[in-house]
Amino acid sequence: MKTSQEFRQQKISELARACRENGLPLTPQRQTVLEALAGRSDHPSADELFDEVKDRLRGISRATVYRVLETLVRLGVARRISTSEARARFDAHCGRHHHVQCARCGKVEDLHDLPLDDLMPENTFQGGFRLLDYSVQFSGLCTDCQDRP
Amino acid sequence: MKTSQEFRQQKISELARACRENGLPLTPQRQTVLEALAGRSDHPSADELFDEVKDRLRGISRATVYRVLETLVRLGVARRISTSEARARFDAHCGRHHHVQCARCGKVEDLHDLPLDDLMPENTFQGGFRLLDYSVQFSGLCTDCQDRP
DNA sequence: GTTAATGCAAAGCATTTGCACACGT
DNA sequence: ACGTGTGCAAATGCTTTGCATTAAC
Repeated sequence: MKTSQEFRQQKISELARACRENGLPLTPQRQTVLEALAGRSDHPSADELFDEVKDRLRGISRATVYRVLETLVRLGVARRISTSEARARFDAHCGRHHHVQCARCGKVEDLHDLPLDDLMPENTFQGGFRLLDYSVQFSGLCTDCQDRP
Repeated sequence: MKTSQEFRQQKISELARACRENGLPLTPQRQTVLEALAGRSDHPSADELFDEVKDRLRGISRATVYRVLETLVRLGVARRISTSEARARFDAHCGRHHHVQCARCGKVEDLHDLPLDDLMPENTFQGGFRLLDYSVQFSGLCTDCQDRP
């Protein structure tokens, strides 16, 4: 298991390389947002990240966080995850992995150790789409919500 | 394969039963929204449904469509699907099935005929969650978007 | 008659955009 | 210097809420 510290440093390296290769400036805003995202495992929304980052980087604006996240996704160093909520959530883990979302409170967590990493069909053309990747979304009840009816 | 007509009628029956069992009134708004949802396969958002329904039911308000959708989900006759967009989309098909979302334009379609319906793990307790159901989300490129780089 | 749903309008979040200025390369 | 990013504030989009009225059972 990779420590959070190592993971954050790895992501910053990825970002530096991606910026260099695409001729984009490596700004402190981009670094800080990615570092904050890499440091959490709860798949935060843009606003939640802004709340965390605004203390570390005086004067950063909400709009910048939104723009930076879009850029990070485009550069392939972060991803936008699917949830059933009406807002975007982000994840610095770009490899294939799976999620559970609590049907009651909406909390999202990663799921490991399930044999779900070999589901890509032979024929990647299905229903007109060219399939590129996938993720399994479980719904369930989290510890807190299991007790309440 | 079930015709769209049959499917819509089946959903209306489900709704009638669910309302009766829960002591809720069966309103024309609920019927019309569910019927509209059942008639499409593109997983519309609340606003898209409102656009369709406002012609059929004079005077229905946007807020009602939002409230009705919430009720339909709670009654188990519709579901909110997961996408990477910042708005909710809905589906009248409540059985287990899977989706592809175009990574470029966001279009969502159902995926059939893939052997993905037996992925529920033996142990339904994972990472503190009690797993209830799942759906596989593929990302890919739709026909239209495959051509453009 | 009772209880809950609807319509309207306003409020509340989430996200995007235009523009002047500042910054990374 | 150049091109892009950022901050600010306003605009836009999506969703929820309060309240008086209407409708379903």
